[in-house]
Amino acid sequence: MSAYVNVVNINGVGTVSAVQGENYHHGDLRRALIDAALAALAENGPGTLSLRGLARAAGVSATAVYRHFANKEDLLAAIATEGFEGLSASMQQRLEREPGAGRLRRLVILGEGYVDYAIAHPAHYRLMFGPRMLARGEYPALAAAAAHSYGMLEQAVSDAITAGELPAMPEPVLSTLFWSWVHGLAMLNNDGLLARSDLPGTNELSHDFGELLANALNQFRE
Amino acid sequence: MSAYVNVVNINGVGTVSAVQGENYHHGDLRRALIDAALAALAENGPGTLSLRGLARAAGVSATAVYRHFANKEDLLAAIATEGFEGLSASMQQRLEREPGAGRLRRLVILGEGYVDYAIAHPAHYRLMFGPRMLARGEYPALAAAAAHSYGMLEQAVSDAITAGELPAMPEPVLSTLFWSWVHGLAMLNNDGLLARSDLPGTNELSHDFGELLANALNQFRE
DNA sequence: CACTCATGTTGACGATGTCAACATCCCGGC
DNA sequence: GCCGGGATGTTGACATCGTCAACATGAGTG
Repeated sequence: MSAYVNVVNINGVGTVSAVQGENYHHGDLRRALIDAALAALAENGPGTLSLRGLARAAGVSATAVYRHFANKEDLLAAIATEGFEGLSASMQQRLEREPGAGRLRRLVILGEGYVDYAIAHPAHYRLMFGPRMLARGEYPALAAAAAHSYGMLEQAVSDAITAGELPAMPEPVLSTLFWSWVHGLAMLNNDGLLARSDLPGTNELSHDFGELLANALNQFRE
Repeated sequence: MSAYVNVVNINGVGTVSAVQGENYHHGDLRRALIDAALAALAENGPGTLSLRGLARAAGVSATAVYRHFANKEDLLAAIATEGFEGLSASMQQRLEREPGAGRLRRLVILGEGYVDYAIAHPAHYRLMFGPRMLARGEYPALAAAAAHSYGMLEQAVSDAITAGELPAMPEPVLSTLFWSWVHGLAMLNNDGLLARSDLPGTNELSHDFGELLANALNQFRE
């Protein structure tokens, strides 16, 4: 439903003045609402995020929201979608910082990029794996974004298996193992459960775990 | 919509009669509210669980809840506490089914018991790791119950390290690695992300992963 | 220039978490 | 045995929330 064209708006506000209708009534409410939501998520956890509050932040009446989103869950889905895009970007970015990496090493790097994103945007990440946010086919864009993130992992695992750097097990199984680990680490961190004096920072844990796991599996392979 | 059969209230009401003053007006409202909440969690996810709804289910007025819980979060904390107790019990039970298990094997069994519980009580489990349910020192009973569950893991890891069946790494690090994996697997399953035709059931995954991980780490050890 | 459709507003409804004031009734001390 | 106090439960109210229906406005097209 609806086009969902407007993706961006980096506009320098005044600078682009007369260009493409920038002022209907509000400008770009949809974007403003999502931004307000992201800001709110960054400060407080989710749960403390109300449609009316977002409308207020955008300087607009409560029901204006419904011109852009069917309901609250719809808004949340849009935000979660952006979250997965950010997650993919974080992994990609990390990969590009180390171009010559081997198959297995690339997998580890992906894991680090994954955890990086999750701990940099805790509330956002939590929302992405919220109530039943995914799995629900209700939001194709969400599903696609999530599938893309996961696909990066799968690809890396698959490559590593082919290269003989992982045990010859079914790719989905190894991917799930890997995902579980990285997801669990991110969640525990964001729940504050890893803030212990006898533990290194989560970034470092992510690195160490990756190495350990990869090496262990690699060794175990034959 | 409003069936809410009001599940239980085990006590034979009359039978325990004179025992510790347990009957003022309702009998044991606190217990009844928690039971109602558990029933509601089992059916619908959390989020759809209102104090007023619980009061209704218990056949009591909305504000009666506040005679037993300071607020909603307080109730949720009590429920989460019971969750951790159930989690510990599930792990313990599983251990006792295989008394002669070696150190490393015991760790794997713990993991299976953990995942068992999590997938048997999805909404409850999610609540246990909710907003900031733990980590908050606000609820000592919760913290204690959670610490006990985690302590079981730590003990098993520690034993396995001592027995030379795990790499000689700091126990907290290995425990966290293990916990991350098992927690992540549980979460992904409960989010419906593991319901794929190319994956075995989560129970089986849990078993396979445990074996794989344990063996890989064991092999890697020297 | 008029029409139309997207956008935004007002007002309302039912539900929720929570508070303050009031009612009830079990229990231990006289 | 009575009685007063404190634990328990109730009524009524408030602010907030998600959402709906009816209405207003204004941008861009014919």
